[in-house]
Amino acid sequence: MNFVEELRWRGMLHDMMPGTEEQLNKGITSGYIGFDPTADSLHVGHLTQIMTLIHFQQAGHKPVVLVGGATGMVGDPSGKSEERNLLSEDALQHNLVAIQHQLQKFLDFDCGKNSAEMVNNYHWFKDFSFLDFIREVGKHITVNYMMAKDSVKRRLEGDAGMSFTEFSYQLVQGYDFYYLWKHKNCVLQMGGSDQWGNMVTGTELIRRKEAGTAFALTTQLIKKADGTKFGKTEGGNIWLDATKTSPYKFYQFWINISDEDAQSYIKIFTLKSQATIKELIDQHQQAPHLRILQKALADDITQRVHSTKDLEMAIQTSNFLFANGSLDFLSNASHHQVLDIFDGLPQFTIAREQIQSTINIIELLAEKTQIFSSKSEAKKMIQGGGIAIQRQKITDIDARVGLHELINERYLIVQKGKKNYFLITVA
RNA sequence: GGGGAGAUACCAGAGCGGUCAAAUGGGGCGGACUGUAAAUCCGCUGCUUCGGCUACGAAGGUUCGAAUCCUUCUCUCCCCA
Repeated sequence: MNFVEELRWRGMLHDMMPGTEEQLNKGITSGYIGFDPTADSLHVGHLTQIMTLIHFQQAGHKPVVLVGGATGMVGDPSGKSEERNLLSEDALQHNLVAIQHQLQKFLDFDCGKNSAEMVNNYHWFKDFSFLDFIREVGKHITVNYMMAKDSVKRRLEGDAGMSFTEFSYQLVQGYDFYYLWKHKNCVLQMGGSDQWGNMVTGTELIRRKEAGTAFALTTQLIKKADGTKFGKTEGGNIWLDATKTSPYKFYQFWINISDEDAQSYIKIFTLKSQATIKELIDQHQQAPHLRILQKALADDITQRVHSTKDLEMAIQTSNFLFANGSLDFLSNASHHQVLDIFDGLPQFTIAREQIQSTINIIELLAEKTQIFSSKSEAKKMIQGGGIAIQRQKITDIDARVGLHELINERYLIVQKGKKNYFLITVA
C-alpha cells in the first residue's frame, strides 16, 4: 500500500495538490513537515504530524523534519484570532532543543537512503538580511495574494488586527519550502489542514521564482466527536514530555477517549494494520464496557512516546487506583514500589510530630498539605462527599485522622473525587 | 486632536442608593447513575478563629448606608479628523 492510500484508509488525508500521488509513485521522494518551538515540549496534537512522517518513511520516502528556529520567532497567525506574544530568543532556543530531542525518537535517522533528516530554518534565515528577503522573496508574491489567505482574511475582518510580522509569516514559511526544494530536493510539504495556505505560498514561490514544481499534502485536523478541542484536558495540554505530563496521566488520557473517537484514533495514532483494527473494533462493539479500543490505543501510544517500562507502570498504577485495588497491595509493597506507583501523582510529606496521635481532617488537607488551598474549600468538598481517606469516605468535617490508620505506618491515601489521588507520607 | 461607550467573580453578562458575596448562562469541581464513558439529575464555586473580614478598574468624596451618586486618574472599544 502506498503512502497516500495508507493515509486515506486511516482517515488522515485531508487534501493534496494534483500530481502529488503521481510524484510519490515515481519513487523515493523527499518531503517535510515543520514544527515551531512554541513550547518546550510537543503535545498530543503534534502526534498526527509525527505519524504522518512515520508512514511517509515506512512507505520508503525520505522524511525531513524542520524545526522552526526562524518561524518560531515570527509566529504563525493560522487559526489564531489575535496576535501572539513573541517568545524571547532564550526561550526559543530552549524549546528548540527540547522538541528536537523528542522528534528524534520517532523516526529512523540512520537507515540508508531514506534516513530521516532534521533541519532548522534558522540556519538559512540568520544571515538573510531584510533587504535581501524583500527583494528575493517579497518581490515574487503580491500583497493581494497574501491577503486572500484565510488566516489573514479572518484577522483583517476581526477587531484584533494583525501585525506586519505575522502577516509576513507565510513568506517565511514559503521560503523554507523553496530553500528545501532548492537545496535538498524536497518536493513535498505536509502538515495539518490549517497549514494549506502557508504551504501553497511555498509552492507558488517555487513556481514563480524558478518555474519549479512542488506539492502539498494536508492531514485532517483531529476532532473530537463532542466538538471540544482534542488534546486538552482540565489540566491543560497533554504533553509528550514525561515531566510535564506523567506517563500515567498520558496513559489515562487515551484510556478516557470516547468510544466514537477511539474508532478513528486507533487508525490515526497506531500503526496497526487494517485487519487488526477491524478486529479490534468488532470486539469493542460486542463488549464496549471492556474498552478494548481505548486500551489498545493507550498501550500503543504510551509505549511509543514513553517506553515499555513506563507503560507497565501506568497500567499497574491504573489497576491499583481504579480497579478497586485493595490497599493490602500497599502494605506488601516496598517504599520504592509505592513511590513508583504514585510517581506523577501529587505527593506530600509531613513530619510525624505534626500529627501527634490524631489530626483534624481539614487541618490536614488545607494546612499541613496543599491538597486544598483554603479550609472552606476542604470543608465544602467533605460536605459534598468528595473526600476519601484510605478509601473510606469522610463525611464529617470534624473527623480526625490518626497515626494508627497509616498504611505501613507511613502512608495516607487521600482521594478527591474518584480520579484524584494524593499520597501523604508521614516521615 | 474631537466625540461617544465602557471597565462587575474563571469567562460572558445583569444589577444602577439599603433586602448584594452580587441575577442568569457557560466553564470548573464534587455527588448519584455508569464502562475510570456519554447523556441526565443534584450540590458547590471569595476568605474566615463562623464574631466577622476583604471584594464590583484605581484613588478620593457625598451619605446613617455605595457595585450603584460626585471628582480625578488609568485602561479598553467605537466613530470622526
